[in-house]
Amino acid sequence: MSLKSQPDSPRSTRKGVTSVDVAAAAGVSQATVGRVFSSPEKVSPATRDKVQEAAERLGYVPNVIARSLKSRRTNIIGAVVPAFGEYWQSVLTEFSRQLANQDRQLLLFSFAEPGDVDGVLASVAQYRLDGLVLSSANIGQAQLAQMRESDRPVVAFNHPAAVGVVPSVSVDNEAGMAELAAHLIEVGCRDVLYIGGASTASTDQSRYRGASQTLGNQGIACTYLEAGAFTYEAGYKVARQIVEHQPLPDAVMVSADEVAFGVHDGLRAAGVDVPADLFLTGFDGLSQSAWAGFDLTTLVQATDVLVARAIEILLAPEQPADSDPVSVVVPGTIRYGKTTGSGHG
Amino acid sequence: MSLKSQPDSPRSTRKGVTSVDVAAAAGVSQATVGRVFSSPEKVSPATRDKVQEAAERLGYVPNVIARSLKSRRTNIIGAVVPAFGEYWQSVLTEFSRQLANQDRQLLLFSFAEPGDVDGVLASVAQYRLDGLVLSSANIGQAQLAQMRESDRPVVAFNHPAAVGVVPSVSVDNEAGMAELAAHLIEVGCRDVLYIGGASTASTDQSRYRGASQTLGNQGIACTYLEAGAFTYEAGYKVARQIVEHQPLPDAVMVSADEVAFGVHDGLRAAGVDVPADLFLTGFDGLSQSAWAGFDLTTLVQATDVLVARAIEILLAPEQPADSDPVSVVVPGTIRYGKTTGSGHG
DNA sequence: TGACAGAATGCTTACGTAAGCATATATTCG
DNA sequence: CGAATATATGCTTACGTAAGCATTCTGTCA
Repeated sequence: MSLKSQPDSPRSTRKGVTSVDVAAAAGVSQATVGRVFSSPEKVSPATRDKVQEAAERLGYVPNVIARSLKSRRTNIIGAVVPAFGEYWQSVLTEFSRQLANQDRQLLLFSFAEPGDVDGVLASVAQYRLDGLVLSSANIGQAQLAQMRESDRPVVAFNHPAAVGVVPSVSVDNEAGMAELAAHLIEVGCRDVLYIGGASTASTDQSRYRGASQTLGNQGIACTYLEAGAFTYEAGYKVARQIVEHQPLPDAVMVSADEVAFGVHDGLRAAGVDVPADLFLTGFDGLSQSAWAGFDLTTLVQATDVLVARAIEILLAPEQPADSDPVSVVVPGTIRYGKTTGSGHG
Repeated sequence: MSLKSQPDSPRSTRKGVTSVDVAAAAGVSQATVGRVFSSPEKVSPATRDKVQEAAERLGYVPNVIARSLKSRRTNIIGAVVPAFGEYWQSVLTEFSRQLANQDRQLLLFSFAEPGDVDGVLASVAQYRLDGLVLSSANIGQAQLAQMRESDRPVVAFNHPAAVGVVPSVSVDNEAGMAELAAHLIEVGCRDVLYIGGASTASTDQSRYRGASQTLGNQGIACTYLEAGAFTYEAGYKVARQIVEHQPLPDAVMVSADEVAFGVHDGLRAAGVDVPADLFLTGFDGLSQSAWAGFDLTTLVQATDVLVARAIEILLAPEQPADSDPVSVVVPGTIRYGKTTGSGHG
């Protein structure tokens, strides 16, 4: 019942408790302590208990930094992604979730301006990561090639321009948008307007190609209009131009859900009703697309599958350096919403 | 003009180029190379150039792992956050952005189930991070106290229960919700229903307190109804219960925007119009709250300020261990939307 | 010109762990 | 019961860098 009753309390993460301290306390060598934590089967149950008890009492926590230096593995995967955008946020969350299941962590490298990419990549190189996820169409060919030169696993995520340069995983942008176009044709659209986010983005290009080819095969033109950014605001603004485009098209296809949300609301603000006056489709399958206020017809990316494939590639045993980089394409699935006339069910 | 013309190309991140290799190539000692990269002013311009040239030629990149081991600083901040939720995604993005501006990175520890927290915290301890952000109401008092014991800077983010236990930064939940309640009173509401996300969350409690006290002072009751989760779906479902609550209240206050979106859409699906039939308020100020489809009256958190304060606390020189942990409270600002009758401007 | 301050650089060690090899103890079989 | 085998543990070193101290070099002034 004394006042200060915890002389060396078993709290965790004590000052600088090392495996050497634990070894001394347990009366074994540092090597044995190390073994208890990395390959326990190599040590007898008796000593194992002894060491674990001492470790717990001292509050020993293995130092991952030192371990990484020695073992040359960090158990950390880096991700280079744009700082903004609902889509990237959802992808990141999924990566973090799945990596955590494999006792790995995600180190985030985000950038706000496309020009920052170089700086970010330089900073990335300093960390000896077990793998690197490159997203964002703002990473150029040269930069990708340079990453490929590095000796650690890299995977490009939803970055069509990276195919053939580095291993990549992507939804089937072209086929997905083609399917949406086919659906529009099926429901009777003959005059379609396409809203892109930024024409420089390789995803944007693939998606537009899918739409224009499918529509073109039926003799339907598909004008491309650029919103300027992959944001709600850009979509909202561009809606005004759509309205000026008289007569109104039968349908508007948008490169990305987030932009489509803006288009949807912008059209409504301008007195154009979806789906009564025209149909609307998106792409990505963000959770908000299913919200009752939108109920948007869109192509749902199987984010969990995409992420799982990407992680597989990163963690798989190294491939022969001169073989062509793998390229995994995952099909998406259409969600039919009321923006193309489907009853929302 | 030979075919293989790049015997040792200046590509970056070559195999295992170390400062020792650079030293040999430049004809200096390893220490000098180290100085060139950490305290360049201590080395003469001539050698500096020589070393930098050699480093570039060999593709030398300093090894942060080794540096961290020696210097005991990682330049990495950890964040323990729930895997889901628009709010947390936006907070994370902001942290990553601001940290990047200070040449620091964000290591993400997300968890899907509240029960995973213990495992995550154990995993966190292994990394000798420069600081740690603890979010989520799922981190209990005991766990917070334990973190406080560790010798590295910790800050609780929007976690009222943490105040006094660890340094914390938070929006003024109580005052914010009180302001919203005052606004409702002002516009004539006399019968208010409160929708919480999860009554166990300390943010939920603070916010409800703000609402019920302010309303109670005017003799207005404020029934608490629990949605069960901080999600759109939970809000959508609970809307049905609101409708059964005849006569309809004048207004519904919701603990969080994301839930409020669901309530909004759920009410509409049930034939109840906002704001014609009842008013609706949210909390957080998510970007979607400003979307035309919602135009939700809500309390906007100054996320950038909150994050900046949190980073300041983490990076500030250590405080005396026995002093009371600081607690920064940042006021929010109301955004008046059409869900409480304000013209959307 | 010799001595001395100051700058520039080199040498050595330590950060905490894991892997390789050497050694000590337990187990098995002829 | 002794040798061979297996099991358990200890000893030593290396991962790549930064900091402390020792050393060399440059220039300045008496």
